[in-house]
Amino acid sequence: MAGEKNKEKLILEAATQLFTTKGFQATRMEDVAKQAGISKGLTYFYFKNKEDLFMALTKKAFDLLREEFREVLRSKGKNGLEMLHDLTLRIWDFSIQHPVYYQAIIQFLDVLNSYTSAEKKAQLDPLILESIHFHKLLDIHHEPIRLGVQMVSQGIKDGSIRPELQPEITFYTLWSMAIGYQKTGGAIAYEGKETKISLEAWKNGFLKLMQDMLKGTIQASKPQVVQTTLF
Amino acid sequence: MAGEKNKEKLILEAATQLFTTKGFQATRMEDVAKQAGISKGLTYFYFKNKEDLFMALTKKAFDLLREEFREVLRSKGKNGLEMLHDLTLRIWDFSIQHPVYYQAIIQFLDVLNSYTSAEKKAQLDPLILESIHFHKLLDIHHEPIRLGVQMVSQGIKDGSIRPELQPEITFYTLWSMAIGYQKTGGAIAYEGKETKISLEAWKNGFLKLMQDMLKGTIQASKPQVVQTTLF
Amino acid sequence: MAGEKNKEKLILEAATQLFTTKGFQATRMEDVAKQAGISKGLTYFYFKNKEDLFMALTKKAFDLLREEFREVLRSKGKNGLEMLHDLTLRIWDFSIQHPVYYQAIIQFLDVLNSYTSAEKKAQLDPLILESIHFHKLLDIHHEPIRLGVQMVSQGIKDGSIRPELQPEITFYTLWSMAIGYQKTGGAIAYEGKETKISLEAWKNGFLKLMQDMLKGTIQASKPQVVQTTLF
Amino acid sequence: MAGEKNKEKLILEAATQLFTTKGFQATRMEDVAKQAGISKGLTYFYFKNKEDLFMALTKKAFDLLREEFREVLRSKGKNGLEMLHDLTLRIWDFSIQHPVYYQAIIQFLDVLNSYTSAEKKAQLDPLILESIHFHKLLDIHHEPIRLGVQMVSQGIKDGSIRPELQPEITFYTLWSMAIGYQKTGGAIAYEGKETKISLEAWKNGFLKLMQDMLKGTIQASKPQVVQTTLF
DNA sequence: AATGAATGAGTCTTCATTCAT
DNA sequence: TATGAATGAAGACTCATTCAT
Repeated sequence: MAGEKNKEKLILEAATQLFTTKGFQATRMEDVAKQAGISKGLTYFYFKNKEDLFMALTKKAFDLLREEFREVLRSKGKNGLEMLHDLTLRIWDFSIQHPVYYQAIIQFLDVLNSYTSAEKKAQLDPLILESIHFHKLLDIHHEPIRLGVQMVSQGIKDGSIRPELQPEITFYTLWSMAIGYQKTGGAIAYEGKETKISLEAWKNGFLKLMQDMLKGTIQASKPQVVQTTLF
Repeated sequence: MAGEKNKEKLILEAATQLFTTKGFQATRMEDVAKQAGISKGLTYFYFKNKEDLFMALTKKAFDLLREEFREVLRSKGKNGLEMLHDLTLRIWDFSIQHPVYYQAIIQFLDVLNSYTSAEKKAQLDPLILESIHFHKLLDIHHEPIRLGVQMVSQGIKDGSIRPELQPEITFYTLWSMAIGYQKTGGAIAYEGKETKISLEAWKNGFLKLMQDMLKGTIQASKPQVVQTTLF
Repeated sequence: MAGEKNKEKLILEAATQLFTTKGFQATRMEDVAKQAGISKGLTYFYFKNKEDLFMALTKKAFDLLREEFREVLRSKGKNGLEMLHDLTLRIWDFSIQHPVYYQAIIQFLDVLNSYTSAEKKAQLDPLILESIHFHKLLDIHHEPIRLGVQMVSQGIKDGSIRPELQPEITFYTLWSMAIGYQKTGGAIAYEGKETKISLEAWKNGFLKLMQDMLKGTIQASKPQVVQTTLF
Repeated sequence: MAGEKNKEKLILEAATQLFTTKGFQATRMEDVAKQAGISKGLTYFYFKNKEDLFMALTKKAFDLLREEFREVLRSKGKNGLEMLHDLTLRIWDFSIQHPVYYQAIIQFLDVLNSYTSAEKKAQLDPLILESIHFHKLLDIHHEPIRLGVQMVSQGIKDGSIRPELQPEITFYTLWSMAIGYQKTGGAIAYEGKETKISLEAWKNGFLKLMQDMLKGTIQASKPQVVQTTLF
C-alpha cells in the first residue's frame, strides 16, 4: 500500500537518525519507537532487543559500504590505482554522509576483535552474540575488504601499482588509514596551539601520499584530480 | 610507608584494570572502589564523578603517550625517518600494552570532534565538560602531535625524508594510520573466508609502506630492523 | 471494574498517607509505590519525580480547600459574617482532618514567597519549577482567597460586617489567623509552665474575636453557635 | 584574644547565614565549617550533630525574640494596647530581619506539636530529642508568650483593652496572626488575578483590625502611628 | 501485528558522621 | 582542640524489556 512503509525499515531509519543525533547509549528504545511513529512494544516484535537493532543497523552499514566498493569496480576504464583513489574518496564521503554507519562499522571491528580473542570474548554482551544480524555480519564483513584487495591485485596486474606490494597488506593499510582519518579529524579541527592544518589539505595530502606509496611504472589513464602542489 | 600508596593513583590503577576487563560502561564505581581497597565514597572525594575519573585516566594516557614520543626524540644518532620508524613501533606496542589508555586517547579524539562542532557540542555529556582533567587535556593533547611533526621536519632536514612532504600533513597521516591499525586489527585476526594475513606480517608491511612513503635520498644511518622480504 | 482504581489516584493516596505518617523528606518513593501496591517505576510513569508528586498533592489540597469555600457560598440563608464564621470552622476542621493537605498549602505559600522574590527564586528546587502541577497551582491558588474576599464583600453589603472594612485586607487577616492557628497549636497543647488553655477554648475565643472584629450593625440571621461566655 | 571569636558562636553565625541562603536541608555541615573558617570535624566537637546545631540556633532565636518582648515591657509610659501594638511591629520586623530565626521558631512549634502528640512523637527525629538545646527550649519557649499575656493583662487593668477578653486566648490569637502573616505574605506578593493588595497596606490594616478587636474604653496615651484611613 | 501500562534490576551520587593523627 | 581523609548507609531515578489486552 502506498505510504505504508515496511515497519522494520521504518524502525531502522528512526534508529539511524537518533543514533546520529544522540549516540547509541543515549538513545532510548522509546525514542526510536516514537520517531518511527509506532509503539514501543512493536520494536521488540521486529528486533529482539536494542543490541539486535544495532546489529541490524551495522549489517545495513556493511551492505551500503560494499555497494560503494562494487560501484568502483563497476566503473570502466580505470586502472587499479585509480580505483583505489576513487574508493578512498568514496569512503571519505561515506564517513561524512553516514557517520553512524561508519561508526557502526568501526565498532563492529572492535567487537570482532573481542570475538576472536579467547579472553575478551567473555566480556562481549551476550545479546550481541545472540543477534541473528551479528552472525550475518560474521559472514559478510569481509566482502568489502575482498573487493578492495581485488583492486590492488588489479593495479599490480595493470602496472599502475608496484608489483612488489602484497595486496592484502596493502589494502589493510589503506583501510586502516581511512578509519584512522575519521578519528584524528577531531584533533585537526581543534583550534590547537602550533599545529594547524585544514581538513581539506589533509585529505589531499593523504591521497597524494597514498599514491606515492602505491604507484607503479604505468602512467594514470587520465589526469589525477588531486593537485600535488600541496606538498 | 611501604604499601601506603597514594589513593588517587590507587583508584586510577583500579579503574584502568577494570575498564580493561569490563569496559567503561560496565564498570561500576563501587567495583573501582573495591578493587582499590577503599570505600565507595572516597572515590568521589578524589574524582568528581565517573566521567571525571575517566578524563583523569585519559590525561594519564596522553602523558604516557607523550613520554613515548619524548623518548624517541631523546635517542641520539637517529635520523628523522628512523625516529618515525621507532615511534611507530612504540605506538604499536603502547596500543597493545595499554589498550585502555590507547582507547581512551582515541575516544578523546571523538569527544574533541564533538567539542569543536557547534551542533555536536550540545550532545556531549556535561559532566565531561565540567571535568578539570578534560580542560587539562584540551591544553596538552596536541603535544604528542607536535613532537611527531618535529620528527618529520627533522627527517626532511637531515635528508632521510623527502623534502617535498609537508610535515603536519605527513605526521597526521601516520598518526591516523596508527589509530586505524588498532581498529582494523580485529578484521585481520578473524578467521575469515579468503583474506588472511597475520598481524605480524601486517605490522611489517605497514612499516615498509610507511618508509616508501617517506624515504628521501639519504641512506638510513644503520640497517633497518624490518625486512623487506615481506613484499 | 471494582477494586481497579485509577493508578494516579492510588499513588496520590499512598503518598498522602505516608507524608502524614513520616513527612515528605522521610518518605521514599519506593515506600509510596509499595503502599500503592505498584512498582517503583510506575510512580515515575505517573509523576515525573518526587517533587512533582508533591506538587500534585498540593494541587489536590487546594482543590479540596476551594471546595470548602464553595460549599459555604452555596449555603442559602446566611449573611456574610455567618459565612465567614462557617468558613473558619470548616478550615479548622480541614486542618485537622487533612493535616498533610493543610501543610502542603502552607508550604506552597512559602514556595510562592520565594518564587516572587528575585533573589530567593534561585534557591527553589528546579524540580518544583518544572512540575506541571506547580504551574497549575500558580493559576488557581488565588481562588479560595477570591471566594473568601467575596464573603467579606457580601457581609458588608448585607450589613453583617462593618462597612468601613477593606475586603481584601480583612480576609487576608482572617486567612493568616487560620494559618497561624495550626502553627501555634503546638505551643498551646504543650504542658507548659504557667500558660495553659485548651485548644477548644482557644477555637471559640478565636471565633469570638473574629466576630468582634468584623461585626456590623445587622443582627445575625440566627443565633450564633459560639457562646460568648468564654470572655 | 582579640579577633579570636568564640568558635561555637562562629559556627552558629555561619549556620544562620547559610540556612538563610540555602535552607536547612540544602546546607551541608561542610559548608557551615567552611563558612566558619574551621574544619568539618570541629563542628562536631561543639555540636553533637546537625539537628543539635539547629536546636542551638532555635534556642538563640527564642532568646532574641524574648528580648524583643522584654524591651517592649521595659518601655515606660505605654498602656497595654500600645505595648501590643509596639510588639506586633517588632515581631513583624523580627520576621523580616531574621527570617531564619523566625522560621526556626515556627518550626519548633511544629516539633512541639508532634512532641505533645502520643502518635506523632514517634516520628520525631531522635536526634532532636537527644539535643540538649531541645530540652532547654522546652523550658523557655513559653517565656515570650508569658510576657505577651502579661501585656494583655496590663491592658485590661489600665483600661486600654476590653475587660471581657481572656488574656491567654487573646494573646494566642495575636501570636497566631503574626505567624500566619509571614506565611500568607507570599500569596499577597504574587501577581495574582483579581486580588491584589500591598504588603504595607496589609500590615496597617492588620494593626487596625487588631486594635478594633482589643480596644477598651480608655484612649491611647498618645496618637497611634497607624493611619485608619486604610479602612 | 499492535499497544502502552507495568516491572524492577541496576547505579550513581550525596553527605552526615567518625576517627586516626 | 583541631584536622580532613575515610566511611557507608540511604535513595532517587532510568530504561530495557515484558505482557495483558
